[in-house]
Amino acid sequence: MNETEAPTRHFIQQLVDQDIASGRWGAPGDGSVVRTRFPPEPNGYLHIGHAKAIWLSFSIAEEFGGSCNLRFDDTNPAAEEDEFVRSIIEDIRWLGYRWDGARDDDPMAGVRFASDYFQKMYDHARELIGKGLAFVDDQTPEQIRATRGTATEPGTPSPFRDRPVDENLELFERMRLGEFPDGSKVLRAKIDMASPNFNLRDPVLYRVLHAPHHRTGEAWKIYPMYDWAHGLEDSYEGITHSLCTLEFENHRPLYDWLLDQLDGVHHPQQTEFARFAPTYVVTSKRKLKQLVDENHVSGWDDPRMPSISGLRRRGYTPESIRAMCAEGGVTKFNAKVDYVRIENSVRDHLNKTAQRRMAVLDPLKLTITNWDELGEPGRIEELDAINNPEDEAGGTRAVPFGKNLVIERADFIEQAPNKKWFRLAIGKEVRLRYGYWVRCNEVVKNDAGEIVELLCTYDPTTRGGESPPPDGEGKVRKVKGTLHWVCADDCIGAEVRLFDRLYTSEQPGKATGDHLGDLNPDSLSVVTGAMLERELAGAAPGDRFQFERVGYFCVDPDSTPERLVFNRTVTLKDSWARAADKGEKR
RNA sequence: UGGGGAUUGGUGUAAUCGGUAGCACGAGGGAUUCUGAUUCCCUUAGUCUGAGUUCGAGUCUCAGAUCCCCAACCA
Repeated sequence: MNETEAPTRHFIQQLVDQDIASGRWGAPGDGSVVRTRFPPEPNGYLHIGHAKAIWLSFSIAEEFGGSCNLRFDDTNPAAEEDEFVRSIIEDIRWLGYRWDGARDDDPMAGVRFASDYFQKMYDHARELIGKGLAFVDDQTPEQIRATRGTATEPGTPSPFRDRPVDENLELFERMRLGEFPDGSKVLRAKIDMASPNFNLRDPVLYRVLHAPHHRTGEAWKIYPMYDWAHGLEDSYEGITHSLCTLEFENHRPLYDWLLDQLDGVHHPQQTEFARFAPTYVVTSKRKLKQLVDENHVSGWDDPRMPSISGLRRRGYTPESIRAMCAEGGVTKFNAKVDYVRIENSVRDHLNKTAQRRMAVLDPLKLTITNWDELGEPGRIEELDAINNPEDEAGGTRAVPFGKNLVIERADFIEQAPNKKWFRLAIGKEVRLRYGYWVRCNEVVKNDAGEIVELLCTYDPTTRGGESPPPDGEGKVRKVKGTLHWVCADDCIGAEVRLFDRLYTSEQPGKATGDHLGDLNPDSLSVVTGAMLERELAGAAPGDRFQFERVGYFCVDPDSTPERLVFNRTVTLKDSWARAADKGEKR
């Protein structure tokens, strides 16, 4: 393999390539026949683990010029709700995907539901019964479980296995009409009680369930099981490539068997791929729900949640999530994804797109003592700042500069520990970004001995942050450090929410069995006294910025025009902090 | 201890006919820089194990190890 060759294609692309070339689904070479689907169950919110499945099915369809359906697999009314339907639709659209039939004026346009096919599925079940391949079983759930056998022993056939076809048909109809209580009867396929694959040991196809359904209401008293429903849904929709995660591998023989028994039905190809497991995150619906229900987070869209809505609120971009999915590759290996990778993907995108602003999260007063001597006393100057050095079209803005400023408390130390300290200290000079160079001469402390104010002088020849003119010997003075700052007399206040990872361990609960035990008690800290440059005043929820030298931030929906609230999406990389950490250990 | 899947640097992924183990992220170092950011350069480290076939094995054969999934009327 050398560099001039095309990038390699993952195994699913290769499989579709072959199908298109051979004309398996249509005329050879016609990629438009490719039809995929994303089939969520509406029983929870989408999370980052789903993003890969969404990305895969939509991108395969897009690449070949085919289409991808959004279909809700709503076959279990006990768990499913419309709220989840709405949120899933919103999340997929936000990620930037449009399913077959989608329209921008109606979020429900083109959306499909398994429940739309209940009648067809019922009719096909009758066909199966008619062929002697399914029967009504009167056994209790316990009896069915007890007779399924073990890994090494075959199961024993149900005493009702050889019920006559007519009787099966009649009982199935009566099940449908609600004549039997929950759990009293099921429809089972008649396959092989000795199969080493449990899924083939006369699997249950329908159960009696007297529960109202979010779409069909009271119409049905029986509901199809996943294995019966899913293949039919794929078949009815003309799906060619049914992509799912690895845990369904054992189900493929049943998927194929069921479709093979029916006359004249389309038979899609199921192919399994590995999901990915980000570190420091849980992606089980049960655990995520627990976090919400037990108030460990503020809700499904808490910015610390790995839900799509949480990531959105945190400030992640759809582009960065898609890029991360693509970079991970598609394999059958259950891989973990280092959380720094997720952070890097959003840094990458935001670095190119986010406008820069200055914000001081932990303000320390900095007073310029020679300000009034060297010009109009109390004046505020307007200085130009570049909005985005990565994007010339971003333009510039004016930032006010005056006698009374604030800088980040962490950017000052009385005595510089060594020559690697680029920031401010007594006797040292730094550049205030886009402002002036200042030298600290003195600190003011309160009774408790805490530093409350820095007394500095500025060099008027460094306006805009430029280097001063050379001295008499032609030498130019230099500074190592550039600090962000805000003009205390012309700024706005804000609340800033800083997030750290929700868990302290890579695989929460792995060691203890309880993910809650690994919760990070410091995953949220709220800064109420941040001071921001006034340009941020009009920021609206969802707006993203880089606060220079601090990180990327996104306006939270809790924000009001009077009181801005920012979420920290991710910090900037900080090699100084890392070096300092190492220094401490020495 | 039945069946199904998997295993390549720290992490992820490529090598498609048996022919130089490549790329990305991370980590370490350096250059540039009005963000200790970005960008750029260099370095680092790998074929699960053991046999076998072969001039030659990540790739083929055999044996073994480890990990994941499966005995819901969930999906």
